[in-house]
Amino acid sequence: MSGVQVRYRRADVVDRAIAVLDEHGLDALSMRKLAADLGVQPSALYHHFANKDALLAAVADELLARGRRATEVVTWEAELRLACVELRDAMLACRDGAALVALVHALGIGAQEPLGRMYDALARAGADEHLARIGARTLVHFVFGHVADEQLQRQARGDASASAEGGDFHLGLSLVLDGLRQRLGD
Amino acid sequence: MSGVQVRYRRADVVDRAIAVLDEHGLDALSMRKLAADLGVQPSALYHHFANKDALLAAVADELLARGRRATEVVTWEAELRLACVELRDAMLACRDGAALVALVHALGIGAQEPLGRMYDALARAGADEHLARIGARTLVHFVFGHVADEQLQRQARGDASASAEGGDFHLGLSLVLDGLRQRLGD
DNA sequence: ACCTGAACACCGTTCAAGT
DNA sequence: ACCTGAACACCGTTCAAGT
Repeated sequence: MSGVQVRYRRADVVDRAIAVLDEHGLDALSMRKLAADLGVQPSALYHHFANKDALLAAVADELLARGRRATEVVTWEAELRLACVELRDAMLACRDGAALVALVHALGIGAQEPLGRMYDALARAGADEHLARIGARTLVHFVFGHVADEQLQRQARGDASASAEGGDFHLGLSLVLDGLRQRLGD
Repeated sequence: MSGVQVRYRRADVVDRAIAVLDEHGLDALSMRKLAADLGVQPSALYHHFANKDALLAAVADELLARGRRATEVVTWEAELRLACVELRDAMLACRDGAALVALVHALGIGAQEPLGRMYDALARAGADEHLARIGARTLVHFVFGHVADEQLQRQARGDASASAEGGDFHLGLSLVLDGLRQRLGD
């Protein structure tokens, strides 16, 4: 009757998936629930994504892209710090965001954009290929692991304040950055 | 007729779960498949474990316990190195071992024994409570993240050799340990 | 290009009941 | 103490067909 038919593009589905994630959590992000939320059959989603992994990867990538900020930076260390803080903020911006990003990384799907950014910063700082690769990996592992823990403990407590953990994050980050500085001799 | 009735204790179920994991991978470690492998109804498993999470946590803990080695060590750094290498070896000892241990950690279940060991080593090294806590967390995040990546890439390649990655692991580990040494002033 | 409808082969979990 | 049998409420995915 008066209903306009709703048809979605890939990006619309990703947007709605993020809304479902934020409102109901990662457990609720099933193909069937997402389809129901869109008012569509589950099978319709397979027009946009090959499978659930592809959907999750797209959602994680979009979450990280939304957290991207302009970067005008002087030292390699400030740039790496900023990249890590940005990554953390993007993961914390949405309920279960850290768990989702960590999951997508654990499955080996998703864009690896943060890794590339940190690799480049280290290469510009004078690190050889090996140090840049391992340094970037170590930083990314630290951020994923630390922030996933953080969000988990925050949920266990029921609150959502970043207050005290900001300091923990920066201390852990400094441990790795100090190790890097020692090897870059700068 | 000639069949002896098979009845299992909790530890038997965990042992079999590790065998299933090693032979068929994490995807195959469902309550129903494990039950079928044991020749038992799925519901029988709920006599031994409250739910699947509890089973996974028990499997991860057993995997790590099996990797435990005698520790006779002089410096705090050598002790931390050994703890990390031991953790890595335990995760790599079994197909999808890294993915399982990382998953259990991500779910916030499981024994946290490696974390405690590293915390103690740092405390003995003279770290205050904050540094010991964050240092231990950072090391554990590094190991889980790095080794999960390692096993993933190894599976993607189809081989199972640790050859080159050992060096990558030790370089990443050294980055964190150097940062810690700088703060312990030793 | 985007979706429906129906089916297939699975899941985790509960619970009354058996030995 | 350990297990059966049956059920419930879900999953992801495929595929022919519709517009």
